[in-house]
Amino acid sequence: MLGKLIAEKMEDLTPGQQKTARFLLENSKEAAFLTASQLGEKVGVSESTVIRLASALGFDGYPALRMAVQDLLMERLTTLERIREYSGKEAKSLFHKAIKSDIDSLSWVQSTLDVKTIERLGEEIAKAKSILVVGHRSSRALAYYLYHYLSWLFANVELLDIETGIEKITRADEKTLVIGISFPRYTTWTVNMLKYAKKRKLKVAAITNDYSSPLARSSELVITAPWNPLSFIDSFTAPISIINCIILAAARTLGDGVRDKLAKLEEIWKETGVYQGKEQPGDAAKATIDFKE
Amino acid sequence: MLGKLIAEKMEDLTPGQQKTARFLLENSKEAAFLTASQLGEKVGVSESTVIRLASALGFDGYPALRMAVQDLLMERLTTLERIREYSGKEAKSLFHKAIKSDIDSLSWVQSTLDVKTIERLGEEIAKAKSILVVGHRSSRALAYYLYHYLSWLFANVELLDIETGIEKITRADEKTLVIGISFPRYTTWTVNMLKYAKKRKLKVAAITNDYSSPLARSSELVITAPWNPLSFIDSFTAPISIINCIILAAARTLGDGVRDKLAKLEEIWKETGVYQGKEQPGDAAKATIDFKE
DNA sequence: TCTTTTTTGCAGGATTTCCTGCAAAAAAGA
DNA sequence: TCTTTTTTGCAGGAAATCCTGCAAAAAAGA
Repeated sequence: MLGKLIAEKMEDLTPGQQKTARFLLENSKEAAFLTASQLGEKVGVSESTVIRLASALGFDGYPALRMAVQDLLMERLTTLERIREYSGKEAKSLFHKAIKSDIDSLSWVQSTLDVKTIERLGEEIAKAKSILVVGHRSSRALAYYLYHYLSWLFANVELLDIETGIEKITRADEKTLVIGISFPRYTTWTVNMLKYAKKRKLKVAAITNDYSSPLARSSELVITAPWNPLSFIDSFTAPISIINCIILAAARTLGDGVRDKLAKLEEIWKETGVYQGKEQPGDAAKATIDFKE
Repeated sequence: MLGKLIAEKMEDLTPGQQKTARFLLENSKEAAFLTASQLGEKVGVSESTVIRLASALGFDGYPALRMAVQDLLMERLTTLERIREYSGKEAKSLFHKAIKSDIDSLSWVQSTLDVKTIERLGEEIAKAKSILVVGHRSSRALAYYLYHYLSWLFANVELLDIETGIEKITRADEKTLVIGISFPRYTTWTVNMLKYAKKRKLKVAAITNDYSSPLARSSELVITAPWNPLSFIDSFTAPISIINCIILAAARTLGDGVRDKLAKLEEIWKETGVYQGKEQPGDAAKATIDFKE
């Protein structure tokens, strides 16, 4: 390990070298990428001093030293990532591990959420004349979820199915927004639907695991959700959480309209008896009170 | 952000450039330190292609591109470190609040999970001759999710729908397990289906928010999931996480049989081309290696 | 099948980065 | 204070890394 090596030889180093060595340890995140002269400038010594530090520490040259710093950094990164994955050491059962991994995914979402793109998607949803949601196999659960809540707020929301998907895209109005959802191993159908939608010049958005996903290629708006398969299951907690955000974003563009729409829906539900009796009055509409941040 | 930039320009890139770009995104940890020729060798293209990718992406040269990759890496590192520090500080935006609330729900699940009942349900699933999953409206997303993964492992899994639900329960075999999913405000249909199933002496299990739920009255096995409505949305992250556990529990009863079943499925997927090409071989089956705790 | 266009790798020149001899500056010792 | 030793930066050559014209190979189109 580099730290130990430096500590050992520290006293044999010249003042300038010591200063440089300390910088390496304290700012390895930055130093790992610098050239000898850049590092020298940062520390306030000459390029030569930096290079001499490398050989004083026993390295074959400055590039070798820098590589050691890079290893240090990589190790730190993988450790952190491993902690993230397996921090369920104290977790007792397989189940607890599974849940822990979901929590970690959400923490990751929490600190990397692309608020702007979600807000833009919200606006596009509100602007669109009609919305087609595309998702197949396991992702169909997500697609259905999105579809269901968007239907509360907007007319002309459809969940595409295999039988009629192509036709619906073919006939789609220009101001149609297509939202595709798929995660590795991406379903061919979803990929093709989005490709086709793009060809037809519809607005296309994708909810997927990465910008390198095949969905991203056909999509104007890409929203990523960490994809953490759990044994053979794609755990969809993080995507669900993100889809919640998308629905909220879309709802927010409606302003007070949301409350009215929900109130109207509720009335209908009451009349038709979809839900079990003794409804807390105004439940759905009331819940929106805290809705504007 | 580099990912977005690459996603945008992906289709204008040449095949070799695309391959390189994907490598950058997927292996940024490694790529950040490589020179153009090293990277080219890794990816299997020439140094020139790598350098041309840099200018195709709009960078001033390969060093500039590499610096962007380095930034990406640094950001990831600080994010990971931030997550570690993160202990529930006040969330900034509405979205962050929403996610925070999901995290809290999962933490709650983590500490109150009824492992025994989930394991019992897993056994019942494995024992059952056929399985009917019941869920309507928003809960239908959950029902579909459960149905989908159970279908991978068991024959005779069905997702009930309004049109044919009653008939299917009427004709159901004695050893049928009915799993109902509903949350406040409970859908009348689901409640009725379970009531009817109980009358017909089928085994009934419920996934719902509380033991006092109307579903619980008809069910032998009750699994609760915290239900945290978010504005007007029922956030289903916690239920999804619990359903994952149920699927795992059911899969575990199969022992090594799981791997065989998944391998067989995968073969079929390959033949029929459901998923996009270049499948990592044995992906689904391989994932089960770490599956027994 | 043949032509045109695109993509790719190679060669070698341009640029950056690294290394080392040397002398000046600084520090230590007498 | 003067000498000796150590440290430092500079200069310029060595090595690496990067960039670009060109021709071959591959792909697309006719």
